[in-house]
Amino acid sequence: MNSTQQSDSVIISALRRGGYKATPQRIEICRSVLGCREHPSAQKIYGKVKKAYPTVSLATIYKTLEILKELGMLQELSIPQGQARLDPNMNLHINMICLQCGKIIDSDSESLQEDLKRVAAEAKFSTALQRIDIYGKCEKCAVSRKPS
Amino acid sequence: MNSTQQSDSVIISALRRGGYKATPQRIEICRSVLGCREHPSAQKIYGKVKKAYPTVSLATIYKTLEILKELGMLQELSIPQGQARLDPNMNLHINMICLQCGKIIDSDSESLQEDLKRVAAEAKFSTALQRIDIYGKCEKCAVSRKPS
DNA sequence: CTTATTGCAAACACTTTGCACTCTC
DNA sequence: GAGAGTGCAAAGTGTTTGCAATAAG
Repeated sequence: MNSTQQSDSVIISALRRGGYKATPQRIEICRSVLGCREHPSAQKIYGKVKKAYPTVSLATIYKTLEILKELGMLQELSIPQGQARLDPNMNLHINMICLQCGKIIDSDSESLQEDLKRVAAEAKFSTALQRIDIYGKCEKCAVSRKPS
Repeated sequence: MNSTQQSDSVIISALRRGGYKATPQRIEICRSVLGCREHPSAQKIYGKVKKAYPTVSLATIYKTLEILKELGMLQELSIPQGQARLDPNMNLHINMICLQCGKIIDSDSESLQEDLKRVAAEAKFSTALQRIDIYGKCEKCAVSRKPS
């Protein structure tokens, strides 16, 4: 059993557990987005899935992503004037989002998370606390002048 | 001189310094959004400004908000499946965004900010670092069940 | 008086929905 | 075979743009 087969069976049982049918398109969409560290957009996933299923539609992508969000396997990051980006990391973590090029870097700093939880608790804010987004510029964009 | 007149003159000179004309609509838009702690949407501002200028258009609102962003007087928060929200607080601070009702709470925790800067620096991420968004649920929404 | 700005309407980009055909279970 | 899922196209949002009439400096 290789790792692809293993994750496929995980995907299939997760879908069925949620009462959804495990169609080939859905499995391929899950493969493309779960375990993907690049925070892809729906369009990006569409492009990837089309290689295996050339007739797949964007509507199917969006519907499947909705299911994955409902199943708690995915969250959605929103970026000013851009397309939503998808993040399969459901543990509390930090996304550093470059406002210039859209690159997203993950971090898992323990002390930062403790501190955040404390601040959130002070504001009686929390419960489903899962994500922190920091906006700024990545290394490359900080060096370069405004985009030409 | 009352505080409204004072802030009006600040607005007018800021616009002119940027090379923009200080039209009544723009001044009213600035009044509505600068110094507003509620993180309003463009639509909300439109509603407020229409009381004073009933013929104002949403296009004028968006164009003016664009100018204010360019002048560094405003930043834009983006929320999953919602309208962008505007934040006149340009100091590094933390926005706690409720994913259920859209409420946004500000925080200025010093230690958290220090910690965040350190983590960002480790990832060579920073420069224009101005904002941190934390997603979760506010006090009210954490108590209530899913929206009916 | 010159030039930027307004406000209308049309265009846009991304996402969601309706529906007949198809496929999973 | 029953019912959910697909993919098409059309509808929805929120935001942006083009342009003639208007107003600021």
